[in-house]
Amino acid sequence: MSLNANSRAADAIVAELESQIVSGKLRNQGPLPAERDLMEQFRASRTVVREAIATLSNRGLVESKPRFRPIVSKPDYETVLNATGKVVQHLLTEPGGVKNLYMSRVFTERGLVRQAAVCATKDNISDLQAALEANEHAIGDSEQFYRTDNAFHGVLYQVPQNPIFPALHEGYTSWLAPQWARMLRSPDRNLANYKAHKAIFDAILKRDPDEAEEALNVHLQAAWEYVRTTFDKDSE
Amino acid sequence: MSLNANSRAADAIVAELESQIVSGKLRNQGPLPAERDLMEQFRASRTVVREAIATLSNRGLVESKPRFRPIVSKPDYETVLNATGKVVQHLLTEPGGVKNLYMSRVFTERGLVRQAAVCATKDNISDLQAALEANEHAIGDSEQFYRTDNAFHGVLYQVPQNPIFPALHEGYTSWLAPQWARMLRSPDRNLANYKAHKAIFDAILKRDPDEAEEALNVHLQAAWEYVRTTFDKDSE
DNA sequence: GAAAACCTTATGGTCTGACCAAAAAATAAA
DNA sequence: TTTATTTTTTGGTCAGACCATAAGGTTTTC
Repeated sequence: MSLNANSRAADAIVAELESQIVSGKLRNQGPLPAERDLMEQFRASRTVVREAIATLSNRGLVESKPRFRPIVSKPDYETVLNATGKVVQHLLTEPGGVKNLYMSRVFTERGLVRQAAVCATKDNISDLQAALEANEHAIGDSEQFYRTDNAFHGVLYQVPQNPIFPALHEGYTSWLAPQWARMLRSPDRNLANYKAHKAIFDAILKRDPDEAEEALNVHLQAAWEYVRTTFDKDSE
Repeated sequence: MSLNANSRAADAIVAELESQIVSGKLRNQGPLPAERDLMEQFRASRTVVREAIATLSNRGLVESKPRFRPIVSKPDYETVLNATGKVVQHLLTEPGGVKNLYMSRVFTERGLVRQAAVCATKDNISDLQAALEANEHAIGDSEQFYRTDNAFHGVLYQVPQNPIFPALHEGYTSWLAPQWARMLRSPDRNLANYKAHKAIFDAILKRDPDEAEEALNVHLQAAWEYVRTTFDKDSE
């Protein structure tokens, strides 16, 4: 590529490959061309080709495991959240980081349950009910309970019928998972959580947004208090 | 670095520099060491050093302009949102992308005005009032109105006292700015928007979350309809 | 003839050393 | 002290090489 450019040569390659990915010219889930082919195609050195690929990888437009041909992955909402994961980790280690993230989740879910109470569809309701039942059956098995707990909350993120929300749920789940893992689990806690879920569900059934919000608030705030007091860390 | 590793050599350098950045050993806003120094320090080739730097740059932990020494920037919530910007662009070009993002903003602000109505501090209120007045004075100047409009909404994001929200506001602003720019502006529209802001403010003053939410909902939904009908695109 | 072991090639990861142009630093001139 | 001018540093790019492994093809084995 040109020597006296004011920008990086890799940028052009990134742009072109980006467009080929979104346009589908590069098949989704298919392999990226070999580096040496890209060299020829873009008349650039391997250095810049590799730099371009690295950028695409960091942007989440290709998934590249070392020594394997990168796989193109058309961007979706999950990709975005995923790509941010690494940086988010740093924020969580800073004082108050976990709390901030958790509180933003509480904020989000408060809105979700309100919306669910107001305009959940029949499907939403039945999904919620199914999740709740699975949750109940798993009270004795903490591992399973965690999954069903998560699934229950996940249904809430489906209510707006906006793909951003399920992706956001993915994000919260993966980002906060380490904290969750630190938390002691017991059938007692599981039962309490199940009851909280049921209270939320009932309020949604009654189409009462205020009660639903309050139930969720109690549920998640209690969970936070539990984490906070159990591990006196990241609390303020 | 070793040849027979299962992971990239750059990863180690990235990790080390990352830690030096968050620990402050590398001064924030200060320059990164020269590539050739890093080569020596990590006993690696320039190739991998540069790859590491590129990764840090994409992660948002250093800001690098071509031909200039990269500047370390300690990660904050804004950094995270910033780093995602590039990928978000793609999502916005997809059908329904803008709508999804906009609706998530509406969702967020619905929650924010409720929270403001319930527990806004004196400072929040006065900030809101100041923003509202600036907004009123700018009705005749669409350019200025846009800024004050944005500032008004920005105050809402301060209410939770959670740094995630102001960063999110930054994100919405920059991501949706192109759409906003396409929208026709007129004193008429400005006046209508100002009145909507005032209605929201009044409802918050009255500590009436339902009315505040409704006012905001009307405000933003109307804005969306205006965009949608003006430019028949991205509408579904 | 299908499965397993083997060999060959293609490809990603890394290194060395080089050149250019712009930035930074140092030096000379005003 | 300020402004030009020269020198050094440094980032961007390139070319060519080597290694180890993944992928694909070949031969052997049962």
